[in-house]
Amino acid sequence: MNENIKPLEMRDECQITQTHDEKVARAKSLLPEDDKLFELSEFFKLFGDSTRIKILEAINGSELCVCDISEVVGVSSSGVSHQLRILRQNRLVKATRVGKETYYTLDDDHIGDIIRIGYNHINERRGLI
Amino acid sequence: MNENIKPLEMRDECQITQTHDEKVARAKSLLPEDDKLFELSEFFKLFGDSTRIKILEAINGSELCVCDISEVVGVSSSGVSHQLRILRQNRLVKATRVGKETYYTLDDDHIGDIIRIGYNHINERRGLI
DNA sequence: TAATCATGTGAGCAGTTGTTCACATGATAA
DNA sequence: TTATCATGTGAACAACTGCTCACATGATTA
Repeated sequence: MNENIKPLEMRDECQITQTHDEKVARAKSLLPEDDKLFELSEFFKLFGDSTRIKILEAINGSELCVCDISEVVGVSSSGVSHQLRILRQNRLVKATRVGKETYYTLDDDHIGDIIRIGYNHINERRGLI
Repeated sequence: MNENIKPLEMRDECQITQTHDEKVARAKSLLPEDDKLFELSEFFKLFGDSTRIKILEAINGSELCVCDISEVVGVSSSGVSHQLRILRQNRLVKATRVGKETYYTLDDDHIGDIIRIGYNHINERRGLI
């Protein structure tokens, strides 16, 4: 796969004053910029809360208003509204206002795909254990 | 796509005492169990921290020891070790001890895939704005 | 043996996050 | 207009999280 990885026996020591310089330099050069990595972690963080995942699952396929979502996920309307604002600002959901109510759906199909990939992974992982 | 979604004009009101009962009931029945959703959010949470993402990117392809990773990501060896423990316990990375040092790599290819999908999404999203 | 070094770990702390409460806003109906 | 209702928002608080510090552990070398 990667010809730069030496066999374990050939490796030099990791002195504090003299780390594995070339490997570190190469890893550093391959690492994306900090703000890119930050943006990426912020994106995954959106899926890293069970209430938000519930909301996304709840509106995956069916279009629900805030108080419906509130009832489905078991969090106050206010709490749901706070989370929906976060999801809206990050374009994971989109809103349609109809009179007093606002209906929410997933913004695009990729969101459902990402959740599905996560499911596949934890299911495969369960199989391995 | 989904024939159960009525046109916006035909929707009934969302009274506090009388929510959109069938829609709510259907959404509830389609929702995975709570512990499943919790497990899924915990999985995504692992990618929801910029230090952990940096670590995963750093060892994606090259095998690095703790102090190397520490230098690449700019966090103390202790802090890196704490994060590596979390990643190890969740089988995102695997460790190989050689003498005093421990070399870390991604546990399997899916991990790199998931990060790549995240990248693709934020790049596409950027294109849309 | 003792000394050194890489890694692991518990404690403590600062910063963040998710929730509820109270109230504001905007829309419909009487 | 006023009343009611769904939603949105700021404040406050508790819980969580990631970091560093100090020290422990395990391995190598003198």
